[in-house]
Amino acid sequence: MKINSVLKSELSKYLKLKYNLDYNDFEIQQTRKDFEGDLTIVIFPLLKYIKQNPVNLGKELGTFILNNSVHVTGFNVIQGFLNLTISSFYYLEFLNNCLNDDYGFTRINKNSSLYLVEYSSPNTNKPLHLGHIRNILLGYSMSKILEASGKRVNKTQIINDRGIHICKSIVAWLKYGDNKSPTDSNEKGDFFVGKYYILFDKIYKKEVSELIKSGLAKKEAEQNSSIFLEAKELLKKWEAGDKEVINIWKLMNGWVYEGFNKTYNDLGVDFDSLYYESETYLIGKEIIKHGLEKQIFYKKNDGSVWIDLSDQGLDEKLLLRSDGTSVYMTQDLGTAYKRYKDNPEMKGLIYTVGNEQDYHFNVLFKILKKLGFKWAENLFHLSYGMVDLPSGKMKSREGTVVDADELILEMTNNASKLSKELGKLDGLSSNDKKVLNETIGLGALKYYILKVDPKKRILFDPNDSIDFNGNTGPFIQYTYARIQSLLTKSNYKKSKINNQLEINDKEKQLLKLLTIFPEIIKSAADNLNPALIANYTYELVKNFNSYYQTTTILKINDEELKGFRLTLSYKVASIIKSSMKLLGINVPEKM
RNA sequence: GGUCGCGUAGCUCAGCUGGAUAGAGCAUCUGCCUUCUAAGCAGACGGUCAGAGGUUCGAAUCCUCUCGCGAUCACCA
Repeated sequence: MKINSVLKSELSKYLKLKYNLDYNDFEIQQTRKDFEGDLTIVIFPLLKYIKQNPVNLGKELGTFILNNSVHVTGFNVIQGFLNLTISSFYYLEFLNNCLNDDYGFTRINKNSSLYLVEYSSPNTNKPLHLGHIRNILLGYSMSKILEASGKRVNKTQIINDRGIHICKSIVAWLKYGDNKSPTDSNEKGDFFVGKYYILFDKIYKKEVSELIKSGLAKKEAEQNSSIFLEAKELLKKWEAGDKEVINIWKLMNGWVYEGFNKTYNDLGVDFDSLYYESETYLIGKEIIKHGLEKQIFYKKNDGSVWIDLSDQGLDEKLLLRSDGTSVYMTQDLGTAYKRYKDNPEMKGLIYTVGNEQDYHFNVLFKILKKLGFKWAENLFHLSYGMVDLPSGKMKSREGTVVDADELILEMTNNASKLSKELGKLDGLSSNDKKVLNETIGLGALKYYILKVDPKKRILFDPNDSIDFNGNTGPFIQYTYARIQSLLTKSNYKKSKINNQLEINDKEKQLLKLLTIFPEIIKSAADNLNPALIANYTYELVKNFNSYYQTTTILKINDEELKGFRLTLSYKVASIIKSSMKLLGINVPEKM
């Protein structure tokens, strides 16, 4: 039984008896370090119901709880704060009970509610970049956190595989590609295709400026560039199902997917289901038809289809162009519907998409609700801030992006350089070194991104190589590795702890941190926020280091105390490992 | 202009549904390697929580306004 609920029910019984008051909404918090005690009950809110001096009331409740709860061994009252000292017994018991659990992880079964988590969702015309990394890490981490809080998860993405952008790459490749494949030029597929996208843009810009020189207005010039017309023609052919075009489209997308898979693999993430826009945009059109019939949507004279959301404080929104082709919203309606059809029991669908699309998702959810879909109540937008560079916003066409692959490599190199300088990996095989440097470099990157509140924007300076000290991934990994080494060297065996054991303040602080881990997971799941786990883990690790430094664990003669300390270390290690797993970060046994 | 988000130490960030004297890391400075891994530990320095009102016993946190930054309001995705 959790101490908080025990205290609450005891106190509430007392208030009923003494004051005939029904009250169970006690505020219980961790006592600040500078006061004596472990848990604090705030008395002030009670004063509304019981007219009394807060100090006296605190003393009264403190006396009662001291006499009636075996867990409470002392109390003091400062202003309106009742500080309770909790017996070591309670914490030791807790430690014993959770020794054999896979800590904090709820068991998932077929009946657990199903959540879909969408992330990554790239366009297929260029490699993944730093912005995708934040997206991917957030989405992947959220799916792990949801699983840990007892939900079944289906990791999914919508791949934007059709449209003018991919046609641009195709045109440039057809004209200048010499029929070469990525293998021929020894390039990664997504970079290979991205190269032609950039090439297209270069030629397009040149043509436009020439047309402007020849007297055309800017807009006109943009519409009449010959390479642009070729791309448009290609798109038409694609939509008409032209076999030759479809084949090239499949070929080039295939190259891109190969490249993406390598990046996903490097990042250690995966997916359970894939959706392609080329397959869902037609469903979207069906939904539009359906909405028109039900008069939820309306058609303008030019044939375009709209929805009026002004009753919701929003504007009219276009759903289908006048030429009958689909827009972004059309596709998203179709994709959402298909996902529901494939997973009718889903209790939640979480879209990991940047905050530039807040409005879009607001509209999307409202439309689906207007269409009367009950499941539309279960849609959430995990919105996150942009990753900006000191030079400003990343733009792939202008080459001002940080490529995901490049960044991963650079982080690994940083780790390698540093470990060499420190002589950390001396004596390991070169393969072990490689694996470790990847684990550490990637750990630094992942943690750096995930510890920041998702809704805040990140300013990423590539020149400032990411830190390995302080509140960082490597620091946490390092601590974990130290504990592992400690446990190995001391022949750790799970021991039953004697409840008479006296523990010190630092040990108690660690035990307290262990007890709140499940709450942290739940809170992170509810708030769609992995940063809660990251910062909690850092706090735990920092406390452990401080404890560890001042405790000569192996020199303790008292076998019981030694056993307890090893057990404590073991539990801290297991929570670090669990937390890092939730963040998608590996922890090495040695470092 | 309307809407949404953000603004906390020189820098990067915590601070959950309001609670006590606002916390970490980096940077700067001072100690600590014969113990188990110093990628560490202990300590010093550093704050008008953007600003002004309001609600409250109590506000970095909630409300209103102002300022600054960003996003968005397209027959782009």
